[in-house]
Amino acid sequence: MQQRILVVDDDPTVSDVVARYLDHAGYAVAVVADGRVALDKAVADPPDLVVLDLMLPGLDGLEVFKQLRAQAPVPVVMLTALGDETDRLVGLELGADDYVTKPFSPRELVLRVQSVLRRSAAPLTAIEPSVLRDGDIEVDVAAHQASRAGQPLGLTVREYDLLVHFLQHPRQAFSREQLLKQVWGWEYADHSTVTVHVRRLREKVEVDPRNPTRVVTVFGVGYRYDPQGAS
Amino acid sequence: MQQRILVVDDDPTVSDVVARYLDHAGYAVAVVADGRVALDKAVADPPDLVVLDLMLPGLDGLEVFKQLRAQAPVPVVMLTALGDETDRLVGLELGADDYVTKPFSPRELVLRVQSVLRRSAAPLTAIEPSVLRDGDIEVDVAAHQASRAGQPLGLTVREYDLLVHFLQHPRQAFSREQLLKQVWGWEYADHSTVTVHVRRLREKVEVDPRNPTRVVTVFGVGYRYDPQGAS
DNA sequence: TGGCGGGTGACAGCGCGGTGACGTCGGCGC
DNA sequence: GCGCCGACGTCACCGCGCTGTCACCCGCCA
Repeated sequence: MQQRILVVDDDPTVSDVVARYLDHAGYAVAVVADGRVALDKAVADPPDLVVLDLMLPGLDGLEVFKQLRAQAPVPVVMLTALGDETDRLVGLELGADDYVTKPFSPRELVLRVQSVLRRSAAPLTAIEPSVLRDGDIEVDVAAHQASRAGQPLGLTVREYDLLVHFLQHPRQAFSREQLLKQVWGWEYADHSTVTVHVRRLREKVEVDPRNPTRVVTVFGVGYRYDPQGAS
Repeated sequence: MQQRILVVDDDPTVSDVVARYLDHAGYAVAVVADGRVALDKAVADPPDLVVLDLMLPGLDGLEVFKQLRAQAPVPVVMLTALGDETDRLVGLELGADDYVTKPFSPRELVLRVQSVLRRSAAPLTAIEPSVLRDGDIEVDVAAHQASRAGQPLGLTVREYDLLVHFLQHPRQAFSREQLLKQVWGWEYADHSTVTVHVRRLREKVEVDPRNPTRVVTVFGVGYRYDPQGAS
């Protein structure tokens, strides 16, 4: 689907070039010379992005920007004069997504517009399918953090590794030897090490640590993870 | 390292002045009067930037530009006659990085050259947005400045690089090795280097440096940036 | 009820990260 | 050229949390 861009600039020699480049880049472009008209238009039918020249006749560009943001969370790329540091800073402070200083190359403007749109399209999760989940428990592998109902459980490294191993092999019973080998990477060691760490993991993961429902004991064998969620 | 600029202009009174100013600005300057020679030279040994007069005898300036771009992705600043709108637009259309209209002040040309080189020096800024934001913290990549609530934090180069890397990869845990490789560009080095710089960054970025909420420690692993802003 | 395997609480060692400080280097002004 | 100063990398030290181990207790199963 074609994305729509509103260009607000009173100088035709600028807006013409900008419009042509953005059009050539595959966007649907509308050009407005007046701040008030821009506001009406943007509120009535919000575009995907606004390119806003801060040097406007009549209504101040910053004022337009403020009112624009007050009405709709549309991304804004500002056009500012080279030396006008204060305008730029105020604009950034108010939450502009990017700016281009005049004189600018139209190519650069297009690149900035593209990158802002790309970024606002994917707000948070950039490239993270790396989340293990069971019920209200989540493990973000990239962040190396486990949480329940959004609240971080303060897991240590060993506890974290254990939990990840369990989540990756649900409903499978492991002996202590297997866990030592697969989680610790050890060949031979005291079995109680596993016991204790399982206990500590339960303290943080189980609703009632005395009656575990997730990390359950298989008597005479070892441990098994029973998923709770309807995953 | 000195950057090299190729000036293509057939008018000695222009090219002399341009060459002198660019030389004075610290660039290694070569001057060529003929379009074909310029092409050969640029292809054989690509400079860091080309200043190209569109008014050339023999081979048309735009033609030179097209062939230049076809052979190498070298940045180009165009010199155009004042009234010649079409040439300028076509040049921009083809992807010139900036232009200066004659008559021009040599100082302005130098500024344009510098800004274009600065832009192309950091390829990331061309793609990534020039403004990174998290809560009240803003990083203006183009200006190479980080600030909180409009107040510049006096970050050093390393601290700045670290912060930018964190902002570009939020909620992702990095080991010290990874940070050394990705921020410092080193293969092997003392881990404490990272530790100390993280501390110094915290001193300037965190509200309470003793209890970091942004740059958090992942015990036994490394560090992670947790965004604060509800933006 | 006895035996055994697992759970529990506690503890000491230590590895990890935080902290303050120092030497060096490069830039800048004098 | 000299001296000052800030940035940077390194180091020693310290405190703390993680960890492995053990003794003891509990509960499950014959």
